[in-house]
Amino acid sequence: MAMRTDALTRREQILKEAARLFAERGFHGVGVDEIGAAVGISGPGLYRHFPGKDAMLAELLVGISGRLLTGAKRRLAEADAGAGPGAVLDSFIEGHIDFALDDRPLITLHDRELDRLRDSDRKLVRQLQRQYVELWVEVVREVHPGLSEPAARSAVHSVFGLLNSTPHLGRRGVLPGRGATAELLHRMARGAFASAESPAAG
Amino acid sequence: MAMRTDALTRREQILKEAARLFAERGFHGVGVDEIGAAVGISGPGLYRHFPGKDAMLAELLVGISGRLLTGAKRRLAEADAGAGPGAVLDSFIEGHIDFALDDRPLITLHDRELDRLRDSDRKLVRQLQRQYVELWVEVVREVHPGLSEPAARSAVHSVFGLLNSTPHLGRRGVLPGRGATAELLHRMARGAFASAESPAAG
DNA sequence: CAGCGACGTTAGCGCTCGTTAACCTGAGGG
DNA sequence: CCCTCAGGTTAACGAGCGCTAACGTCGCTG
Repeated sequence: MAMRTDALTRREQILKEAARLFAERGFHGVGVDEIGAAVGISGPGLYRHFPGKDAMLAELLVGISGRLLTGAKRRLAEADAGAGPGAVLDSFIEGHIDFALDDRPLITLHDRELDRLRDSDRKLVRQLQRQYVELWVEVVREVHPGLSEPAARSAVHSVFGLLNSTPHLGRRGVLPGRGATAELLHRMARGAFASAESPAAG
Repeated sequence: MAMRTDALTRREQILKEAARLFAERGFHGVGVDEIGAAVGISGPGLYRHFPGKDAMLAELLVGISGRLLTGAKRRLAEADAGAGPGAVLDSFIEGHIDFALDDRPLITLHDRELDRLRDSDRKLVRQLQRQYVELWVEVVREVHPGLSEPAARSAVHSVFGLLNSTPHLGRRGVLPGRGATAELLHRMARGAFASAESPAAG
């Protein structure tokens, strides 16, 4: 029960490395021996911490979806008092960008390996994702009342695609600094929503 | 050498089904027996048409990248005569959307299974992709001179993420018709580029 | 110090997978 | 009429996989 804040537990180490490896080579492309080697133990030692390889992926994906949803709920509650819907949307975008930039492997897994889960886990993840999307759709429609509900939903998914594109950027450190990238993505997301509403602008 | 235009050759059947299966369950998640079953033959019969499972993926990915690049070159040449850069960019966007909407499995594979290729094939695909991106970057910078070269490159990748989000939309036929979806995506892409250039607008 | 539980290890099982080998069949051509 | 060859078939092999079994080794605690 002591010591935290500096070192990761074994479980956390394993999850982190598993996320990286799954993102790099796909769930089926990584063996348990590799995951073990990545944390300094070898192979079956993982089974002291997880009931199986599937469980690692499940915990990762549920954790991702949960954190996204929880963060959005918090941001909504925080800004609900005084700020307008535009500020809430900005906060949502900022949170999603932070996640995409700081946890690239997880973002990659998020929409790539969902189908490898057991039915129950997959349903849970889908449900969390749906709630997350729903929060976005509501806020987007407040900011852009001209958008129909299906159009807003499509727009939200598309903006997720835009924001989640960060893994494709930094093969080598080509991107011009984290802050600038975040700002660029934020502007593009707002512009995409605005142009979704009306064919005008330019 | 006779009959075409109505039926696909065996090879084409195999590639089509393999693309679908790879997109659904990942390269490592699909067995050769399944691919064979999908075209009515079983398992090792595939080896009369391809030297191995890897070769199918390679041909798919090289084909995708090549078609995207060829299409962009053609559109650039066609519009080069009279039209301005804005029209070329619209043409690029339209072509990419057509591809994303009509060949969803291929778009999914395009940025998901690249790492499963042999080094030589992967280099070829990367080279084709790079040329495609380069065409976009040039045109985008003509339309939006305020964008630096790295910013334009990031913006292009992000817009690809936006346009390639279509596989996430139509789990069930939720999207409101192909034409409307294409228009929505087109507007959002243009708006994203515009907002990438300047923090203004709204 | 005995006992125990947390956390590793190695050996190996059973299964799946990609691939090869050997064989079969039907259509086309000299 | 036979030969060839494209395009299949089934059987089987070898490798790699996830996972289990059996065992070892610490550090803590009564």
